[in-house]
Amino acid sequence: MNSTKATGASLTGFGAHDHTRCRAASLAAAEALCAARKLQLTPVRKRVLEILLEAHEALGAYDVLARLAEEGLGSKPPVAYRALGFWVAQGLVHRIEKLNAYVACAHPGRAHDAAFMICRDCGRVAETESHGPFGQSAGEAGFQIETMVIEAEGLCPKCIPGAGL
Amino acid sequence: MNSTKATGASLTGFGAHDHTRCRAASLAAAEALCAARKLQLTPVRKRVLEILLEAHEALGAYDVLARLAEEGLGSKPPVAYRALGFWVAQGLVHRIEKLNAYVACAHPGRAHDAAFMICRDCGRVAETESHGPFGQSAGEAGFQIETMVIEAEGLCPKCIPGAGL
DNA sequence: ACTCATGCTGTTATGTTATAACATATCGCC
DNA sequence: GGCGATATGTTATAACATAACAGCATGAGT
Repeated sequence: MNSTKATGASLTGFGAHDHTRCRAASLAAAEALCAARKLQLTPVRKRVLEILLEAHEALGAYDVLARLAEEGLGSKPPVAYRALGFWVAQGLVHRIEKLNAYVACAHPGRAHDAAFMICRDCGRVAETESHGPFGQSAGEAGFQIETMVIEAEGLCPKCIPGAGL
Repeated sequence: MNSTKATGASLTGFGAHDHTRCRAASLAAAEALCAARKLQLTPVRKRVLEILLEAHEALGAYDVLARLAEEGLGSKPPVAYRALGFWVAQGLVHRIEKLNAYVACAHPGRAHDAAFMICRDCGRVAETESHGPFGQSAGEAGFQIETMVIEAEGLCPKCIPGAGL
């Protein structure tokens, strides 16, 4: 992936929505969460979350790092990976395995397993909450699930040929 | 990941089973499939599938490549990636996104989306067929799914503390 | 104030995974 | 033989990720 090309990812579905509001809500959730868990909301961490919220799409770690570097907040891979890992651990950022990329969570504040729809044409990513029956069959097999990855790749409404594009 | 360390992955569940039989069945399925689709079952392709069947676990592309190299069948990454890509395209090998690894399909011959349970302790991987309701909600959102990734990470029966290990 | 432990950041170096691009070989077909 | 199609061989590099250690800030305990 060329790091000058971002991987697009509208959240909460492929429709339009109010970025300003969801960004503020996520930041507020992050602050509340850090206070509650006695975690440090450091400049690098805060800025990484903001970058993902502003981009409003899935970004690779090196994309995030490039933006940090522009602002003098760190230029070496571990800086970005550490901050991303912090948010992933807190559940406010999700990693998209198929894209090796990261997105701010669209449902901050609620514990959930996320599921993603990834458009192979425009690259945008939509998050939904997951309610799969998978846990049931895994439970029958005696497997104790800790985390789930659910990602669908295909065509989003705008990119289906003949759609109202 | 150190390429001398293989990622374990028993298929068709975490129980024991007859490797010899499932290996022969998979190879037969591969031959039938290639004949039906007029695809070439070349030495490299055949050997790559055999390597995955013999390993009977998830292997990284460079693990597969190392085994090919031992046998003089190719030593450069594209050789392994091309053969793996071929089988993934045919549905006889699945890629485990969380592990950046590849496993021979446990249900060759049937079209299916696979789901995996990955043990974070012993590294073994079990495949089940997927019947999620995810397609439904995606369909409601107007998203046309082409491929699904469903991976659960956690503890397999043998690795759950207090299990009959 | 001193010292220590902890947690975060800065940096070097390297490890791991993956692909673009082009050269060469093989095979069936006309 | 010449051609197109398919596959492999090879070089080089891109893209993603982490180990390991140094330095610094903060806060607790004395």
